[in-house]
Amino acid sequence: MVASIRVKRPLNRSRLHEEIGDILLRDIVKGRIHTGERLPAEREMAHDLGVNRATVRSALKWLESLDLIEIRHGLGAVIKDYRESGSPELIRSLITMDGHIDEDILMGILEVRRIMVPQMASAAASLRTDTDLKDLEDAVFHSSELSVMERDILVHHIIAVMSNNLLYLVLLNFFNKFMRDFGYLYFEDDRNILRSQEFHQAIYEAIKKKNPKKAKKVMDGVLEDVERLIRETFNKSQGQGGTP
Amino acid sequence: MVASIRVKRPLNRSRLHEEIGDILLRDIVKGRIHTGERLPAEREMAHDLGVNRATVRSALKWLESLDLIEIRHGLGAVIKDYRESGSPELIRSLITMDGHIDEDILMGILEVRRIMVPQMASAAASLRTDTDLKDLEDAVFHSSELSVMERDILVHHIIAVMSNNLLYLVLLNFFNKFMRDFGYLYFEDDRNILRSQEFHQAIYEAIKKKNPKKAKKVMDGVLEDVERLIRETFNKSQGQGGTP
DNA sequence: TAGGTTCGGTGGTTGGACCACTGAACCACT
DNA sequence: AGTGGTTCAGTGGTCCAACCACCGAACCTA
Repeated sequence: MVASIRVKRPLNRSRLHEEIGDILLRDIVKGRIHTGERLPAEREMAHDLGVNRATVRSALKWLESLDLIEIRHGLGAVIKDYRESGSPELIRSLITMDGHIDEDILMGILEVRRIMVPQMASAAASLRTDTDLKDLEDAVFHSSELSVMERDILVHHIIAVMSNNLLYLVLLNFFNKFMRDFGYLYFEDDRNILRSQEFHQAIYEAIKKKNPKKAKKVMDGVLEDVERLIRETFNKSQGQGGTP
Repeated sequence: MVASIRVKRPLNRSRLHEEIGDILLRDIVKGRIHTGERLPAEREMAHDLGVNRATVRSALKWLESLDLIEIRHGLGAVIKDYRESGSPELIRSLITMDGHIDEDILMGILEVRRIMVPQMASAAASLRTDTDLKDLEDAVFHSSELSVMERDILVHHIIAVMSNNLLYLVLLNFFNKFMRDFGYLYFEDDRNILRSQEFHQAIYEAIKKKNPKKAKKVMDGVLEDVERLIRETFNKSQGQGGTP
């Protein structure tokens, strides 16, 4: 029995500033407020929304961190075009904005991951030290206390460290957030848990042998697998309960 | 007339919460505060630093947006390991943290860009519409009011839109921030301005012909060029005034 | 006309207060 | 001893009211 693709809603009650931030984010992304326009003054918004100015400021700060608005002392907050300046983190808000997982965005993420992570593994195989390798060995063979997903995240993390490239590391952190949000789509199938363990051992061998081409190939193979299986999951759920 | 009791500190150009945020960021990244430790309470920090609690909160919110700390109601703010959770945006703070451009980080960025952007161009060449192409044509041939660097950013932006992948778009935005910060390293040489214009026309032709392989090759070529030239720039400056 | 000044509106900061949440210590009951 | 509920001190979240710092435009003044 396959349930429809659902969004796991954390039961945390939203903070007030988060609710307001979400409202404003929607208004901006949906185009209800246009690029270049100015937001009302903080005092005005606070009054209209019936909340304190500090709460509004908190929400605005969040939007600013997503590069959706620019706050300037003495001037106000102006809307920026999220397509031209939106930050990677913005995608995390967009992917479930309409109450379900946006398939286009998720597949787009997997597409970029498919390009980037094998290259990272290749660099890791070239640059890894013996200390790095020991860490990877522990993660692959002696981390039974971890769930398979957490072990997978750890393995990737160690590979990112091996690559000696800080950008790979933070981009992987970015991907891992999605993994924790939507990884159940993959790991709820026991066969994939087995696949994952086989992959860990294969990538370990390739990196141990300092074989970049092999490491890249192994990584690419598993990501191709994931991409295909996630796509199938979507197709299945569409066939069952999709809307016309 | 009685002056206010408050003792004013010397005023700095940057915002107070930004200064405090920078201090805390340094303490975290440099390991002066260890992962897992708790930050002092907001009230305590505000008292110790001689600022208002709202100012401290603003700084903490920023650190939270970089995923350096986790703020929890009733508990406090705990330090996270930035290597395990730090966001891409964090790199922008790290790259110039020690008063100069960190060459390793910059080269790491160029390395990832070299992988990702040609693939983006390939997808763009496959998926572009005629409307997209018109936009690109305008950017390449009829945007004399823009600086070469801004035109280059615009060209890349249009290609990202063509790729129909939101993640490419926001990652490109991320790269563009560095371009605006450090692009002068490339564009201050007039020969590179010429190179850039030739590149724009070449990528336009490849995309017009819907030739993914060609688009990828053209993009890879120019990025290889940039990587090499930036590396030379660093080597030169090292040979001239570097420390032994 | 050019340059300085004033002024209203905006975000930034302040101080103080209360509400909501957390974990631990405590207590009563089994 | 173990279980479950209560209290309590400490923390972040929100509120209020006021003032400071900054910006652009409108207004002088030479």
